[in-house]
Amino acid sequence: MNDVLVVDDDPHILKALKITLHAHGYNVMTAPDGGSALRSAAQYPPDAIVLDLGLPDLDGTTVIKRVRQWSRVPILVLSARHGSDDKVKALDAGADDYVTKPFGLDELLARLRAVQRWSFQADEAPVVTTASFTVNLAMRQVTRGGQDIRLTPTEWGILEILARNPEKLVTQQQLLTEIWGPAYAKEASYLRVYMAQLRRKLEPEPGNPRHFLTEAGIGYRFQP
Amino acid sequence: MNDVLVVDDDPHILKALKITLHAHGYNVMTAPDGGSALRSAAQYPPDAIVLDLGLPDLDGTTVIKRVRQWSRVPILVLSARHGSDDKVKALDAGADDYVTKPFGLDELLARLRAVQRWSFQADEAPVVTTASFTVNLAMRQVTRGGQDIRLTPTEWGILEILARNPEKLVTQQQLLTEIWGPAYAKEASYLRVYMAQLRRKLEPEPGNPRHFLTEAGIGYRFQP
DNA sequence: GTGCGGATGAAAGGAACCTGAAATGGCCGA
DNA sequence: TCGGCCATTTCAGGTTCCTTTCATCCGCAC
Repeated sequence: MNDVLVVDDDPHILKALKITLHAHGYNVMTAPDGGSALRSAAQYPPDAIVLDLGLPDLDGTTVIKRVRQWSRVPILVLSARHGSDDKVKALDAGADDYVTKPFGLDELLARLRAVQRWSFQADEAPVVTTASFTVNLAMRQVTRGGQDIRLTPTEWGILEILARNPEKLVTQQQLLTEIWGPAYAKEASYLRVYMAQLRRKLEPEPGNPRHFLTEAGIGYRFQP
Repeated sequence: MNDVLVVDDDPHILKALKITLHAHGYNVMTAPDGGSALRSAAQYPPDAIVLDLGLPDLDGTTVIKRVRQWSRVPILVLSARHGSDDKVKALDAGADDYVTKPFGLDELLARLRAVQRWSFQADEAPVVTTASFTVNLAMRQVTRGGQDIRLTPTEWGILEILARNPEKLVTQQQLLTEIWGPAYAKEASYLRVYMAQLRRKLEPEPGNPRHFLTEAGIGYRFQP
C-alpha cells in the first residue's frame, strides 16, 4: 500500500523526493522519463504516481492517458507551469491533483494522502479456479470444497505468483527473488519445502500433483 | 449527480460561482456560513462541496470534519491563505483538493471534475449487519442488541475500513497507513491493541472472535 | 544390469517472529 | 482536577520460518 512511483527528469529533484518520501514510510520507485515510467508502472503497479510534466520523451498528459488505459492508480502531477491550460489538460486526462513548483513538501505529502484515500478500496477481483480449489487474489482467500484454507504469508506469496501466471513456467529464481530477495536466488530447497506445504493443503493427491507441476531443474508451473 | 453546495461568506463570489457552475450544468445550492452549510448538506446531500475556508462562524477544518463524520462527498476547498499549514490541515481533515485564490475558473472546474471521478463508484451499502451487531457507516453508529455502542475515533476508523471491505483481507499496512499515516506502517502492535478493544466491545465471545479474524503475519478480515 | 550425479520430496528441530492481554505515562478537553 | 483516549512497552504462549539431513527418483554412461 506504500509503493510510490516518482517520475522526474531532474535527478536532484528525484533524489530529494525519494529521500523525503522514504522518510515518511513510502517505498519509492523512480523513473527519469515517460517511457521507463510506463514500463515500471506496468511491471510493478504502484499505489500512487508522482509525475513531473516536463519529461524529455513523452508529453505528460500522454503518460497520464496511457496509465489510465489500464489503471486507476492515483496520479499527482508536479509542474513548473502555472498556466491553467496545462492544469485542465492534465486533470482531464485523468490526473487526480496538480501541484505547481515550487511547492512545500508538507503540502505534497498531504495531497498524496488525500488522493490515496479514495483509491484504497477500489481494486478489481481476479479469481482463479481449478478443479480442486479457488483462489481469490483480491480477497486473499483460498477455498476448497466451500472451506477456507489457511495459508501462511510465504505460502500465499508463492501461490499468488503462480496464480498470476497460469500455465506459465515460473523459474525458481523468479520465485526466490520475489519472496526472499535476490540474495536467496540459489536456495532452491526453500521452495521445495513450501511447494510441498501448498500441495498438502490444496492438491487432492499431494503425492501426485495435478496443479502444481515441477519442471525439474527449472521451476514450477501452475495448471488451473 | 450534479448537485453542488457552494459555501462562501462573500456574496459576490457566491453569486459568480453559482452562475459559472450553473452554466456548466451543475445544480447549485449555496450557504453563507458553516452552520447553514452543515444543515443544507445534511438535508439535501450534495454530490460535491466547494468550501471557502474563511467563514464567519466555524473554522473551515471543523466544517470538513463534521461533514466527514457522515459523508464522503468530495470537498474542494477555496482559500486566500497560501500557507502550507492551512493546506495540510484542511486536506488531512478530509478535504479532497485545495485551491488558493485567485484561481482560474477553468482550473476550478477541472479540479471539480477530478474529485468527482472517484465518488462515482463509491455508493456502497451504508449499513453492514452481522449476527451480533450492526454498523451504520453513514450515521457512524454501531448497535448491538438494540443498544448503541460507543467507539473511540481510532476504533471507529478501523471498524470503518474493515466494514467497507467485508470478507476481504485488509493488510496491517493498509490499516496503519490509513489511520496513523505511512510512517507508522510497521507499528503492528498498535493494531493489536485496538482490535482487542473492538472485539471486547462487539464480539459475543472476545476470546474466540467470529467477525474480526486475524490472518497471522498479514492482517485482518471482517466476516459479517 | 550397475553405478553415478543431480534434483526432488519428506521430516524435524531450534530460532525468530507474531499474537493477545495487560499495564503505564502523556495528552487533552470537560 | 479528573476521566477518557492514545501511544508505547512488556510478557508468555503459540505459530511460522529457516535450515539441515536423509531417502528416493530419474536419466545416463559404462
